[in-house]
Amino acid sequence: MPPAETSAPPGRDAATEQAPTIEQVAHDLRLACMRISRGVRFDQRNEIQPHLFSVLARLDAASRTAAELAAIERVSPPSMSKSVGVLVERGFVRRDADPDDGRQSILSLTPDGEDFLARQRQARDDWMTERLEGLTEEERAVLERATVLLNRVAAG
Amino acid sequence: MPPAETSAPPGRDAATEQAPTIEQVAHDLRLACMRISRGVRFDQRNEIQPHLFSVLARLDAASRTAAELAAIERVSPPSMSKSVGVLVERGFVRRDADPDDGRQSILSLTPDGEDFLARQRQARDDWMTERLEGLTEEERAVLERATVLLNRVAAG
DNA sequence: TATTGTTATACTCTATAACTATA
DNA sequence: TATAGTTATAGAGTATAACAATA
Repeated sequence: MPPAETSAPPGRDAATEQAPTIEQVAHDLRLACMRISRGVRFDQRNEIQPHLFSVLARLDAASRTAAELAAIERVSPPSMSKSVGVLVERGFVRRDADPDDGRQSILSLTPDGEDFLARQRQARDDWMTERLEGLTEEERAVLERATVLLNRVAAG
Repeated sequence: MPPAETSAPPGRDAATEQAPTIEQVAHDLRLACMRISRGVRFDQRNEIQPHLFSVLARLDAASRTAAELAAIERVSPPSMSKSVGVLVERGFVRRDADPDDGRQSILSLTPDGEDFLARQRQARDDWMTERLEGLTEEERAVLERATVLLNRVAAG
C-alpha cells in the first residue's frame, strides 16, 4: 500500500497523563483517517481507477451532462470527455441526446454500470466490515458516535 | 475537492431507532474517513505532490537507498529514481556515496527538506485543528478514543 | 457571438526493457 | 554473473489551445 506518512507524533508523554491538546488529537486523528482511506483505496478488490469510480458515483446520484461532471469533479472538460469515453466504451455509461439542446448529451448509468458500481461499493464496505468485526460492541458504539462528528469535521 | 462518493446510505430508518448493524457502521465510518482524507489531500496548502511527500516522510524516519525506498513505496526503481532526482533538484534530499558499496547512495533529508516537510505536516494538521475547534471537549474526547480504534481497524 | 464537446498537443507519473558501473 | 541505479521508451491521466456543431 503506497503512500504512508510515517510521522513522528508530536510528543505526548504517556507518563504525564493529561488530556491531549487539540493539535495532538488533530494530528493523530488525521493520520488514522488517512490510514483507513489508504487501506480502502489500495485494496486489491478495487477493479477501477479512483477517478472513474467517482464519475460512476456521480451518475448514480443523478444523470448529468459532461460539463456538469467536469465542474463537480474539478477536472477540465477534455479530461472528463476522455473519462466518459472510457466508461461508455466499457458499457457502464450511456449517452442520450438532449432533446432541448443538440450540443449536449445526458449521461447516465447503464444497468451494467449500476451493477458494477454496487459491487465496487460493496467491496469497499466489506474491507471495513471485516475489520470492525474484531471490535467489541462498546468500541463500535464509540466509532458510531465518532462517525457523526467526523462528518461535521469534514464539512468544515 | 475532486473525488467524492455521494453514496446512497444503506437505509437506516430514524423512526426505527435500533443499534446499527456492523455493515452500516462500516459504510458510514468508511465514507467519513475518506471525506477527511480527501479534505486534507486536496487542501490548497499542499505545496508538493503526494508521492514526493511520502518519500520525504520516509527519509525523515530513516536514511535509505533508492532501492529501499522503491520497495517501501511499492513503485519501480526507475520511478523512484526520478522522484529522488526531483527532490535532489529541489534541494530537499542529499545523495551520499556509500563507503562500503560504490553502486549505491545513501539518501537523506537536507535541512531545507526537513523544514519543508515540517511545514507541510503542520499545514495538514492545521486543516484538521481548525475543524476540531468547533467541537465541545466531550466530542473531542470521543474522537480521541476513536483514533485508537481507527488505528487498530486500519492495521487489520 | 457564446457555449458544448471533442481533437491536437504537451507534461507528469507510472511502467518494462536495456544499459552502465560496481560487487 | 548478479546487483544498484539510470536512461530509453511507452502508456495513462491531466492540462491548455484550437476546432466543430449548435444556440
